[in-house]
Amino acid sequence: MRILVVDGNSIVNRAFYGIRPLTNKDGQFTHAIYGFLTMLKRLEREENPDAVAIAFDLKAPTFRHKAYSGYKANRKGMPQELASQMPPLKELLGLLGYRLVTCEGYEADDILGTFAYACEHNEHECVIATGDRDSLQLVSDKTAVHLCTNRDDILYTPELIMETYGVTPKELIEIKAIQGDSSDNIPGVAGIGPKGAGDLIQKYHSVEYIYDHIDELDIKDGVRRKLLASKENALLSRMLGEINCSAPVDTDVTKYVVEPKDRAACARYMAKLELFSLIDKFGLDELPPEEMTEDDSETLKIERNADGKLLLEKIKSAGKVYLHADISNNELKSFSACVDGTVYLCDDANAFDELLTAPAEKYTRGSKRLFAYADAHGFAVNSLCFDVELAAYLLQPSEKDYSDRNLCAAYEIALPRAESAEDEPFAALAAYDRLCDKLWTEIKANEQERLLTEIELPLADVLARMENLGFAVDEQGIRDYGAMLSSEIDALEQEIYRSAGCEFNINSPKQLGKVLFEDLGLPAKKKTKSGYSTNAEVLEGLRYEHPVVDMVLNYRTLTKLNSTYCEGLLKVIAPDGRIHSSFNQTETRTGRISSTEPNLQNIPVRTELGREMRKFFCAREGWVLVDADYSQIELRVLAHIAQDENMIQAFKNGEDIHASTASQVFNLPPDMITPLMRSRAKAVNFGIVYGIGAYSLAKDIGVSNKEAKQYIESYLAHYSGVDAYMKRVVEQAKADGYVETMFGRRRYLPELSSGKHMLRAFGERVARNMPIQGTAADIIKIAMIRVQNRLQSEKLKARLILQVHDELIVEAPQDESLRVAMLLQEEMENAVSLSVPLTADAAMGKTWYDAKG
DNA sequence: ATGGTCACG
DNA sequence: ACGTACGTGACCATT
Repeated sequence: MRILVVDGNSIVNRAFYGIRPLTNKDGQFTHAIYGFLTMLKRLEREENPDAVAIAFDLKAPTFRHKAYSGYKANRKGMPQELASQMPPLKELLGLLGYRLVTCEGYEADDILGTFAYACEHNEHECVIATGDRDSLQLVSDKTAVHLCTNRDDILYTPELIMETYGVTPKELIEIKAIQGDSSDNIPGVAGIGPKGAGDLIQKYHSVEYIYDHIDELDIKDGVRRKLLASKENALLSRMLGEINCSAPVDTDVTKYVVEPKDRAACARYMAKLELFSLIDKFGLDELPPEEMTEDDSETLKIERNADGKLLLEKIKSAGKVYLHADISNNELKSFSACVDGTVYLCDDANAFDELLTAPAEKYTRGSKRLFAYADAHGFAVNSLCFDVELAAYLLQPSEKDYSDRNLCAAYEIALPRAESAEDEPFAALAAYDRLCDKLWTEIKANEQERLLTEIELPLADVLARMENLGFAVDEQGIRDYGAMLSSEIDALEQEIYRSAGCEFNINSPKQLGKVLFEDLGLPAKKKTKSGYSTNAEVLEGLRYEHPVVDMVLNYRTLTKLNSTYCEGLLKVIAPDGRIHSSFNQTETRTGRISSTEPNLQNIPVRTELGREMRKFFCAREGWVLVDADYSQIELRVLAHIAQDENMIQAFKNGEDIHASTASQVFNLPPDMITPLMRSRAKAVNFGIVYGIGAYSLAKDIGVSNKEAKQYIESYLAHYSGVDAYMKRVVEQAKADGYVETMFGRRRYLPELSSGKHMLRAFGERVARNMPIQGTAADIIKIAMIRVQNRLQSEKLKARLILQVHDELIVEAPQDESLRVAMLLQEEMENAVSLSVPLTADAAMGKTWYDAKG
């Protein structure tokens, strides 16, 4: 038989430090659990064992502690964030049918050794999975060590050990005895490191032999002196470094065959931890539905082929309905409605339309699709009062999956038992009363009611209409532009091959890196995980080193424009000649919306060549585009939130904020500010909004670290309100576990309690940035709703077609254009009232290129 | 599926 | 000693 013996502590440590923190809604950290189980699954797949044993340390002091009091004194205790994951991990492993092995007085290492030793003598095969090289000494003909590293795993056999270290596995103990290991407090021989130790053992094979023959050995006097000086330590180290292979544990391999005990309980436990992807990974989602639910759960009451008219009456008299609609391409396939605890299935589109119009309160998910459907069919939805997806997003914006299944699991809503597999998809709707109630209770507790009902829900309608309408494009224009790019790209490609002296795939960072940094010998400055970095910043620095560099930069620019924008956009032009992007309302952690298929929020603008693209985004015949964008919305929000007197005054006076900042930072009168100073001050302003670090600021504007630091200090000294706010918001975030916007939009920051400095620092930057970016996002959402309402109430034909974070685009008939421009500016500026004026600048034109200021 | 790169605010 | 500003999405190469 083949047994996999897992070094539980080592693997869980790797998982903990290798994966960014995750928590469930209770604040329970789960990333180590997730990482451990994912690795375990992968190990099983790769090693295909017949049995699995998982070894853990016990907390109690070990035998070796007593033997040498300093041993492992360097090892800090587990951080709280990891320790708290151990009990649930062990519990879950137990539920999954794994046998855990611990042993009083012995460490996990010793247990691994004991299994390895037992397998030697029982003709079993043993694979040890660990992240720790200490165990390599256990490798033998019967025992392999599967070393889990951050990169690729390595399976060590005796041959590979010999190849890598030039010694036998057992001799690794001898090497370690000489070189020592500070993390294990194994002293070794002072002054001799891995290289020296390796050489000695390759030659003489053991510490004992070396000391027994120390005078006869052919070694340098210095080495001999060091060996003699540390003799005691070396002999002690030899003892400490050898893994004990006689722990009193049950090594009967047959008793470690994995037998899942209670699959439903496993799935429930994973759901409680909100580790839903594990349910799939462990194949627990194929459970028959009754296993997933409690035995005492109710039976799903369901009526198929319900009569539309009767159902409608029922809903009207109930005044309330839980609704799922299956809509694609703005056509109804069917809908299900839960009234008074019974789910009705119906495909009567007329009844559905009437239902959407009726005053009965509708609780649903995916409101945007409903609004889009109604818009496409020329009527308005009434009384759509709750959307579980939007509510769940407000409660947990970092979540990736707001499916009913996940939400019910996360909020501990038991689904009624479906009597047939066909009924199963409708069980969640029957539980919607409880789910909606739970979500609404939390929304209220968070004081997010208005955010949901006055912002997100009406916004879904606005977004739906924007999607339906789309953005007209000049298809032929894009084709011609693309053809022009293609021919330039072809020419450039040939030139690059000629200049580089070989043909290769320029799009492959790997191949490009080889050509630039190996074949041409250019100096490689930065590395990525998988090789040389070849990004624009690096290439910019090499422009004068070789003519090919500039060509590659050009090639990148042109191919980006051609593939992403020309080819990409041509693929998504609808038959109506317009591009219908999707606007996702539950994607970003800050409250912004995102745009996909295609992303219309990143159409080039910064370079002239790219900006040309915008000439192909146009208004229909006889109409124009009216474009308005907020001026410095994030800094204005910052001035308001921080209540910084200086900054508020600057905005009130209508000053050029970057110039004013320069004046403050450089302590000069405004008329002494040069463009360079202004641009540096601008970078500082950006940096402040992003959470700032001197290093990055220095890199961004090309000054020394020290100078950048001075800028920041000077900035915070002059804008003391901002300084105080930045300190306050991080404090508050640490106390609450989340930050929030002016309108109560939240983002949880489990990173703030991470033991890893990097992650904590990231959490702090996010704490400083999210309230600013998020409040700006809230504001423009409000503006969108107001614009939409105004356009409708004033019976204008003009319609919103796009939002780009601080910019709104309206398509308007020529004769409405002036009025619309005024209206747009007005609604954007008056969306909220801050301590500083909000200003928006409107412009118009036939194309997006012309309409943007 | 992941990482590198680059487009936007 | 390490890595380095916030938020996105698409494309390409590679695994």
